[in-house]
Amino acid sequence: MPDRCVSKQALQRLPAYLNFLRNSGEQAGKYVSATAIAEALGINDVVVRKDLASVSSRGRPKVGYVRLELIRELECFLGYDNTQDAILVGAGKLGQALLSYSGFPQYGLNILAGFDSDPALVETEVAGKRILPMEKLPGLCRRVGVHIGIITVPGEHAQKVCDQLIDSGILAVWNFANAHLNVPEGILVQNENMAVSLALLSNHLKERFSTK
Amino acid sequence: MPDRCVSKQALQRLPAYLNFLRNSGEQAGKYVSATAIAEALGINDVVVRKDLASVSSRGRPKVGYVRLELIRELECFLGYDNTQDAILVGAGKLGQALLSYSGFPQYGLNILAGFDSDPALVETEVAGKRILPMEKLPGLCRRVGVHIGIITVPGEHAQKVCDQLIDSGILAVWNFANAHLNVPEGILVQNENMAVSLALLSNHLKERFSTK
DNA sequence: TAGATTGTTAATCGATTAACAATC
DNA sequence: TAGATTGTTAATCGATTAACAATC
Repeated sequence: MPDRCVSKQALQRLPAYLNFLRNSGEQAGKYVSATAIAEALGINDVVVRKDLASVSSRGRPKVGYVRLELIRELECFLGYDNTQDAILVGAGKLGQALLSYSGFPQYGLNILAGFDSDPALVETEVAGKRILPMEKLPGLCRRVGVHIGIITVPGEHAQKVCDQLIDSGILAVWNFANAHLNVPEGILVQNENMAVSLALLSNHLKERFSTK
Repeated sequence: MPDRCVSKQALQRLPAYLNFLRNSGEQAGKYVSATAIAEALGINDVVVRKDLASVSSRGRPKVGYVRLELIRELECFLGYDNTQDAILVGAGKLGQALLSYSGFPQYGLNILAGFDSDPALVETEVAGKRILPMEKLPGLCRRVGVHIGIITVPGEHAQKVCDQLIDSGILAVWNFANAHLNVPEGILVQNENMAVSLALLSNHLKERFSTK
């Protein structure tokens, strides 16, 4: 039985493997080796082998892994096969973009509805999904058993919204707001932090220009 | 003189410090200590102290750092004070959301224009920014000296767009597409990868339910 | 058998944590 | 002086890399 506990770094690489395997569909054969994945993604092959060992039951020496089987195992391990319902708070531009994104089911995420405090947005639809008033948040979450909340409100409202989500039974928060969120033990905050990305980009350019 | 070279992990924490300092404006005093930052963000205080030591010239024992000075130093170190021009390719929902986001100047990013291959979008405006046809990409980038390219096209077109960007002189790519990008030596790809975030969220929920 | 690939064990590397000295 | 905070040096921890044995 594969190891259930992988390092956070490994967990971040697994989606890239899956993505590669999904996209290499047509021209690929029945089998795929860790070496091939490593080469395609520009990663050390031992890393890939070690990561796959904790996800897949068995790779066969000389042959590699059965491609479709490995895809299944990765999907299962990453939870993409077991779709989770989510709700989104903040139906502004970014919120609407996420509500409209059709790729989430592929990653096991289904956004049920959006919420917003702006009366002008309430009861409109975005990509077939209703925008509801904040008052209906706790009721819906509890009734349907939603555990994932997506925050796309301005930074200054993020903590307040986060508290409401947790009161409504949310266990994992996907935070697009540029704010640090304080949460009780056992609640996960996953920050999609653009400021961090920009810092890394900026740093690269700085180094690039200072050395050349 | 502060150390120019910090670990990637440290670089990812610095924006959070800056954000905290910027937002704690009103009620805060003139000075701020590493301990206070650590407590507010739920990080080990020695980590914060070490990070700040490589960014700031001097903290004073017993007193801490001059808040405004530290903000300046962080902004400078992260390159947020030196605004970089960028262009965006793919003016769909997500692209439009990014074009409309007014917070980027705060992080030293200025999106000049969007590009799209869809004639229906070309020559429209989003948040006061023109959407231009792909043919104009190399000319604009070279003329203005743009070094940052943002990719918000569907995954299957990402590599092609990435190649075009690099041909146009782009040195750093901010990739929102769900695709692995192959780039030559010296070009940075910063992935804003939703699949990774979703994997971490899903993994948290799985662990949470398997242990309780 | 020979060769390619997996998977494991040991060695290296880097980051975090702990302990402590320096300083206002 | 006493206490709080900085900043540095050493110890621990974890992840990556390297070497090698196992296997089809």
